[in-house]
Amino acid sequence: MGKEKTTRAVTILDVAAAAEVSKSTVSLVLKNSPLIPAETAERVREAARKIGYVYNSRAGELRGKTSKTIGVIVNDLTNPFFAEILVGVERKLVEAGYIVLMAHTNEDVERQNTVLRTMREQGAAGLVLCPAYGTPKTLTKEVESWGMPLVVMVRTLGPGKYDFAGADNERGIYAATRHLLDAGHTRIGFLGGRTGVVLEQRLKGFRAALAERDIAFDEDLLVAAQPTRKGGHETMSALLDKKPRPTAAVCYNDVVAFGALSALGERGLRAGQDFALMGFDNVQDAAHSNPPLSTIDIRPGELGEHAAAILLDRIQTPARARQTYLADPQLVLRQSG
Amino acid sequence: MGKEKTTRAVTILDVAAAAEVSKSTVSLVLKNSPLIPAETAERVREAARKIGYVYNSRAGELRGKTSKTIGVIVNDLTNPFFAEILVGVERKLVEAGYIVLMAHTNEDVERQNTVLRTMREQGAAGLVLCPAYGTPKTLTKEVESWGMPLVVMVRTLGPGKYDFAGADNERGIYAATRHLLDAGHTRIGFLGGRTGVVLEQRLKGFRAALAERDIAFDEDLLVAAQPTRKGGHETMSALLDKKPRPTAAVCYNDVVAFGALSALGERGLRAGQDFALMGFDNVQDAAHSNPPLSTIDIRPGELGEHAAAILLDRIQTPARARQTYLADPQLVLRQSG
DNA sequence: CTGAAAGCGCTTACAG
DNA sequence: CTGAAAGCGCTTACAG
Repeated sequence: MGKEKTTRAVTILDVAAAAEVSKSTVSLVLKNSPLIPAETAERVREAARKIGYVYNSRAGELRGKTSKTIGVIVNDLTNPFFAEILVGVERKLVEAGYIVLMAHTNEDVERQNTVLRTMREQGAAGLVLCPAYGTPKTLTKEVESWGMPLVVMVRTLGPGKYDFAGADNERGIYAATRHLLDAGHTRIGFLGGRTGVVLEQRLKGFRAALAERDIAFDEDLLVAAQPTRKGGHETMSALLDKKPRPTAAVCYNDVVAFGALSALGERGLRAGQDFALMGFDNVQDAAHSNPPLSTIDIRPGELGEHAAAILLDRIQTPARARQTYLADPQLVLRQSG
Repeated sequence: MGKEKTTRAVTILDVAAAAEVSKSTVSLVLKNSPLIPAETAERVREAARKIGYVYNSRAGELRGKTSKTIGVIVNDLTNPFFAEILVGVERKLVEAGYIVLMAHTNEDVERQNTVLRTMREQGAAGLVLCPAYGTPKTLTKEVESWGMPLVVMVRTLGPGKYDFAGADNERGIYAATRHLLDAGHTRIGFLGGRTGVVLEQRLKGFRAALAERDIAFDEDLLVAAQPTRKGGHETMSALLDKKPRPTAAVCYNDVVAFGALSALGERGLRAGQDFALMGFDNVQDAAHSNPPLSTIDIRPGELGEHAAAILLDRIQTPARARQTYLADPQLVLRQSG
């Protein structure tokens, strides 16, 4: 109904007038305060409905110095791993009554700084950040100095004290490599990844498994590339040209593995019979790739939920001890290796 | 520096005192008003920096009745198509100085209503919505009655007057089908999709292409399922059991096609040689699937950017005529068909 | 070019 | 149980 002029908004004052109470009473009703008798509350609610009142959270939050928005910053939504994480974070946050201010950095530190500032100005109640490559380790301290709760996701940011949610990368890749080793492979490639702590951790697991079996680590079988399908394709193509040809590979992540599957197919090879391939992450797609991918399950969605839960905890209890969630990597065997 | 008590925030009043000007001057400087001489402005900025001032957009926006946040609501980030769209929307919006309030509905209309309300209360300047299945057609009118600019994405919401960004589904699938027909296929399946306008439009294109070649539409070759990899796997498996066995299929979208590729591989069949398969969307993954997918390119990222651009237009010029962006579908041939 | 004043829409003690 | 009052941090005419 009502062709309203854009000028004047309907406020609690109008509701108060309509319900014949004071505006404080209206405010109390809106917060379901037990101070207000049910009858009065109902009358107020009815009046609000009738005149088309909508709560203005900005005003409320400004006055109350609270905030129901949380910034979440991711770097590569094009990788289903991060998309699944984001979904997990968002779900948990919305359940808790928050709303997410989301930004995509595309691995650009500049852009990350921009959105970080914007979110601060917007008065976000906290931040969930998967730092872009090249983020200075000092960022956690800086955000802390803002008085803003922060949980870092997936990529650690040095040894400082901050909340973190990620995966046990070393142990995960160790398990994947170990699986390949147990199957009798000895010339095993490592595909994809170019930089960052996560790569270091995964490589460490790779080397550890090899060392345990007294297999020399062959630099030549470590082929670096962007952690994308394209990178996976390139690295697998390169790997297949090595002599003698490796018989297996562990990939930096699932997306790299998908690209590798493509390169294999291109040469008429099929993972699982002609070559053994392991991914990492267990994104949903892994169950239906061609062939289905054997991988390390770190449950990305859950990871996101944990990150959100940690942040929520910190917001409620600022003094609480630092929390860390490390997804326990599980080997899931499908057909690729 | 400065161990600040959480209690009192640094405001423009403090900046004003530090720079020895009035608070209006500070406000003007912050907006880069030409009214303020460069020297004064510099002094103010310096003071702000020194005392660690950070702008409070909520206060500013409340007072100025403006907003720099835009709600974007998507339904399935697990599908790279939507992830790529979101990235496009976000990029465009951030470039324009906005920040995105993001929500994931997971095709749940209830949840969509919740976030819609929250975004309204948060005072979003506008909305980009990819409606969940089952969204009432009246939603566009309702949002309009809120005075909130809205652009609907991907799935139309009836014939009403609203801004829209999507793709020419009918023409796209027509082209895909046509391609298969030209290659000599006559028993062609249609895989995946269960409900919604997009499916209707795509099916229409499918039938049109068939009709043009006087090929009877065979209900039996239309196999419905969720538009997911899993759905693709199921439907392709089912299709391969039909007698006589179809030789080609067009999929509801790429994700379905990926699942179909998996099912094909499972039976020792390879798309492109043993079976011709067409996707739809051309998500990035399509270039490196196994084998690379022939598909219809509707440039998801661009679609998102257009949606954002339309919204920005509408915000600037509320009275402007309704705009529609329909991605022009391009056939891209890779190896699957 | 700069200052004093009013006000955005709400919340929160504080009286009564 | 309800009302009057102050104030969150900013912006915007309006004087001067």
